[in-house]
Amino acid sequence: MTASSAPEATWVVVGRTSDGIAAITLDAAGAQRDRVAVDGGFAEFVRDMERDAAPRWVWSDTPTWYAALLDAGVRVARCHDLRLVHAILRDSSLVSEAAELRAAVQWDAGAVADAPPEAALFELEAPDPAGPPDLLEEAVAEFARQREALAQASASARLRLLVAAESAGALIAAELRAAGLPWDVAAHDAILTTVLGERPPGGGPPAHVQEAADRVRAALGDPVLSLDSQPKLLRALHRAGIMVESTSRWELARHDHPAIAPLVEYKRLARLLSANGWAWLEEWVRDGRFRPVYVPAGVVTGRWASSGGGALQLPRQLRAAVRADPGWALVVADVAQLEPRVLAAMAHDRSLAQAARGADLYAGVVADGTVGSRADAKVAMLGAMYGATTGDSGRLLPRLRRAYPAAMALVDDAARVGERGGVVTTWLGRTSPPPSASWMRVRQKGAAAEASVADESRARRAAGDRGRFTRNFVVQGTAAEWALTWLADLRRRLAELPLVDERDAAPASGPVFDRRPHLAFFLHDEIIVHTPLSHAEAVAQAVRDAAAAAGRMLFGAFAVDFPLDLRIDESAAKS
DNA sequence: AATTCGTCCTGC
DNA sequence: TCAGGCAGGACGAATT
Repeated sequence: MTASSAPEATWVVVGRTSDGIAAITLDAAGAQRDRVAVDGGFAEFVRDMERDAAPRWVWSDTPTWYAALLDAGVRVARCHDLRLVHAILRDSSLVSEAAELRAAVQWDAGAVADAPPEAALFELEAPDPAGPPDLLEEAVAEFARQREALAQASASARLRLLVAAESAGALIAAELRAAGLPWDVAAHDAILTTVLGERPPGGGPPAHVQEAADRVRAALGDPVLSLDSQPKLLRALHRAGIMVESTSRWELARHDHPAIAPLVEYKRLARLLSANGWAWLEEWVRDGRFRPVYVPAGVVTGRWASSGGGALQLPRQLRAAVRADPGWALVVADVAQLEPRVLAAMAHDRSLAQAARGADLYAGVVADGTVGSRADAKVAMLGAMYGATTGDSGRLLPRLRRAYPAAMALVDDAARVGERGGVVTTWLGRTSPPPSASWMRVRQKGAAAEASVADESRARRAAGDRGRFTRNFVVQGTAAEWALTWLADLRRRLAELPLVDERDAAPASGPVFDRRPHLAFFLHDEIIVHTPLSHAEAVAQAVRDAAAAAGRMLFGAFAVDFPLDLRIDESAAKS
């Protein structure tokens, strides 16, 4: 790499060749400027390029390329993830001229988790066991197809924002895994012991679990009943005269019997033990860090999924185990009522935006006279976004339609399109998948002249289901775009904060993260930043600024508040 | 014996 | 949990 070519290195495509890894440098227009073999270490190459030219790295799949860089202590500012972007452009209704891109089915490979290598053994039956192509020439060709599709797209500014945010999210997901969430094992253990009781030395259930089980068995008059088998438990309940159809908590709660309370208690304890008990702690927390695998766009709406450790379902009960390192703090922030705020913005609904002024949108819905209580406001708004038709929520919808006609028209239209078999698109251009072949068959059968009552009912049911899906897709998907933009902008701001002094730095999360604030957790509308104490206030401001910036980047001048619940948790212990 | 299915519960 | 969207994980039961 010559020094003179560096300033023109707007994009650097990396990939494998027959001789090893090589890189092709493109200028802003996409013209090829340079091609170099990466003779030495890939990490050193990237570190030098990043310092000299700060290009946007173009690669097949972020976990494949970035995990090793992070291990070597190298971060990059920007990338273009060909696999994730391919999936967006392939399906987006904003992209019309993309026959070549859609024909490049080798890029349709599913998500490749940055799991340990042995995970590949389980993918032998997948169409492309190696994941997306990592050959340099393939990457260059796909990148050209994607640039062309973007250039041709309508609303291409939005689509470009989505592409950039999606790729930034891929970097963040890899960094979140590398950094991990600070987890206090002793605090977790104390919670378990308090709630579940002491573990008997010889094995067996913890004390409180055993006690609850014994009380259930006594009340049901069956001293050897297995409470963990749903069919057996159901039969025992019936024998005791408790005529439930399931053993779920909400149904049990309707009956009055001495076995109910201890059974509900048993289920609560058994759940904690099996999902997040000592075995979980042993398996998922290493060196004081919980490191789940995040899967950007793992959900069809664009939300992230996770795999391993149940990162997206951490019970509130265990939040107390999330603790900053000594000398560090956690900045914890979530957006209040993200989805209805996003709906107000994308529909340009001035009344709903007015109700969204301030910290509590539901209070605003009460204040403007739409409904009488905060609880009604919440259930009505959720029903509007999820497609409720009956009950309290369904009954309140006409009032929402009168008060917020633009917002309700947006979700009602999305539902109608889905019911008819159409696709819907988020604010930035992510498009829902088309209906499945089986859905089409059910619908055709129901519409046929000789359709039975059952056929018609099944078709109606399928149409309604899909309408609720597309109704929710536009809101959930756009909310995910807002959150992704928030994350990406926050990451950029955090990178601009100065490193802390060596003397302040704790042995935190490895060489990349030990001296600066870094993201540690993300869950749909919540982020946690782990930061040296000295930077906590600056981080909190960066989190707020990024939220405001995300609103502007997506929705421009149409102002909707995105207020945060934000707190700074300092470490309890000081070393 | 291994894999898939169904139930239940956690999160947003 | 009266209803209505998107998920993952554990476990036992059913299936192959």
